[in-house]
Amino acid sequence: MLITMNGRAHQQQDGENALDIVRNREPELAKAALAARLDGGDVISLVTPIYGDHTLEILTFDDKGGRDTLRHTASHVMAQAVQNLRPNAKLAIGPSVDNGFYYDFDVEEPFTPDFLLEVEKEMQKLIKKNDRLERFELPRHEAINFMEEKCQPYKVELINDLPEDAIISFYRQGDFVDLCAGPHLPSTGKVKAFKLTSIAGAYWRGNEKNKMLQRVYGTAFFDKESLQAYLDRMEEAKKRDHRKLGRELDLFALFDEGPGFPFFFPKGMVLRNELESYWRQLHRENGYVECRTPIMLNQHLWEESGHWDHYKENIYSTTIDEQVYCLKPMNCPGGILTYKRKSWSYRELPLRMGELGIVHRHELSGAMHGLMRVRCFTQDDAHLFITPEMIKDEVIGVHKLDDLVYSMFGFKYRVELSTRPENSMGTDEMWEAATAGLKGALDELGVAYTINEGDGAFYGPKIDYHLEDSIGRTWQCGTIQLDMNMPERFDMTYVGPDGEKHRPVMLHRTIYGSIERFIGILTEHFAGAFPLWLSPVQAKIMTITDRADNAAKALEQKLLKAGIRVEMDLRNEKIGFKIREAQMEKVPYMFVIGDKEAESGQAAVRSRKEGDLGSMSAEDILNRLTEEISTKAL
RNA sequence: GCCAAUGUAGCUCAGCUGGCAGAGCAGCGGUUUCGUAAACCGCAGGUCAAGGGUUCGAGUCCCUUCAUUGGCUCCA
Repeated sequence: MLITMNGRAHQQQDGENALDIVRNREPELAKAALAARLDGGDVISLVTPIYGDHTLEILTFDDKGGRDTLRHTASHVMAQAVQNLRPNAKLAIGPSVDNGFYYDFDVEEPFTPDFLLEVEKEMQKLIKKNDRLERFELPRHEAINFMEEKCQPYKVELINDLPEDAIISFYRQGDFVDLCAGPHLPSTGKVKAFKLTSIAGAYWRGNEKNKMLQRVYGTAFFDKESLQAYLDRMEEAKKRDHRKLGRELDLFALFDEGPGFPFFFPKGMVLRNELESYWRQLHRENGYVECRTPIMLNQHLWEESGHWDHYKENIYSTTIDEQVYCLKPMNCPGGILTYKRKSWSYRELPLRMGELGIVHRHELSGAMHGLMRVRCFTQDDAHLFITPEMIKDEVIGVHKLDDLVYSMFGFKYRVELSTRPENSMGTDEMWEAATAGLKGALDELGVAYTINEGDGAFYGPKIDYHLEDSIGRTWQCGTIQLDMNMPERFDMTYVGPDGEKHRPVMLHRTIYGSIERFIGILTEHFAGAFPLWLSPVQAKIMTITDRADNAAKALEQKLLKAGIRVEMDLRNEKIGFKIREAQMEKVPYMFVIGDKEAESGQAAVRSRKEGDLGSMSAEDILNRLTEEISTKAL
């Protein structure tokens, strides 16, 4: 028997009963559960009879396991509701996910938004009935017969794919039964607050060759307040959406004329240029050089690199002078040609060569999303040409750069290690050595990471950095890819101390990932209120009457000379109106000049972060701003 | 690419079962010289995404295409 407590599974030992397990393995939980049950508090406990024995599932409300269980139960309630309304709906799967749950259905007629409202009403009824969720198990053939009787072909397929020794369990609530490993809440009435959020198409088992099913997404919480808090957070996230802010702040936009090809307006270009110059400075300080390779190169090169075989469907190409030319989808072949222009000594390695490279990839039309997923973007790429002995140190060096940059922007990030994919090239030995190299570096750094089996690039394993945005979505930004294949393919060499030619190893890496995407993430992260060093307009000088115009112009000149991005608002408008506009533009500093300030040669300073700072002289203002810019303060 | 929804002025949106294309903000022209989130008056602004069809008549109904949004798949 398996007992799940607080998301941890415990296997029953001989002579142990369920209560012993709770008491022995999770004494704190047992105590808490008992105490909470006695006063009717925040514990759900469930004891369900199966074949004379018991399974016991204890989960606390504030625990992830508890929320997952609640949401999973909510998905069962939803499935029951859908079946009541559409008896012919075939059930696929309905798990809990990060912020809620979903259930996939195979139905003749696609769902409509109105139907969602009906389902919600039906769910309310089922929750009111407060049916118990009862678990039972069946031997494999009986389970299959049972699901066949119920006309549930997807469930039959699932059972058939379960391992030989798997326990096949079902959960019943009222007249609804579903194949399910559990655990669940004891009864439907425990689902106190839920909302169905959207309808989507989804392939059966996530494979685009399979039938497309109807997926209904929802979320559930233990109380109405938490649900409302979640909905409010989603609302806030919408306000921060970089596509909305990009237009409102006049930074960037996409037009129908260029799907996936973003335009950057003058203010958006400030962001780009600041990010790029910081990048260049950082790389100069860390022993990198920079190169630039053409965005278009002939097909032959892409055949040689393997991209033609492995990435053809994403490559834009055109025929000129009876030759096929490709817009580069990646920078590496250009970098490799740059390396191969001469012979290299081991003394010159590591060669760390950066490139802000523009790449084009023909992404599926449905995959595009603002700046986060585009068809043309700039990778802050670098190729490190190194000896095998340098792998660990160089990976560590790159990681430190990543950590420095992400921390500077105040990002949390997660690290993933992706291993050899199916459609890959190179020998087993190469892949093993490469994967071990990356692992060794991560382990030495003591960085926590998860392994993503089979998700590497076709030429090598990789480490990915996932940053978290305002809605809690994660975006892959930095990547470190270890490549022993390209050096082989392109017969790259360096001359070792023995005077012989040796094969270098390549590290492909990015930090921002894509400048475009990074700007999108920053926009949402800061809700458009960028730190001073990045702000397109760093300060705004505004006058109360035109008697202050000359004083304003004098201040403007001083700030401009110091390289501050300053704008003036001399319009014949009330000061309240000017401030309102500057506020909405999220300008970090406002300098108000009226008769008083014009007389004393000062300006009333208002900071976005700190509010009113009183009157300051031009010198004080300049010192404050240049200090804040140079430290890149958040 | 697939499933669904959406597309009306620069932006946000109204326009009901088919019957003269509308509002607020932004813009422009005036008046107002004002002390920390919206002064007042006026003017202009549209091939209703594009193309086709039904109809006496289409922003509205139907079809096709394009784009966008939410997902699936893929990925920086």
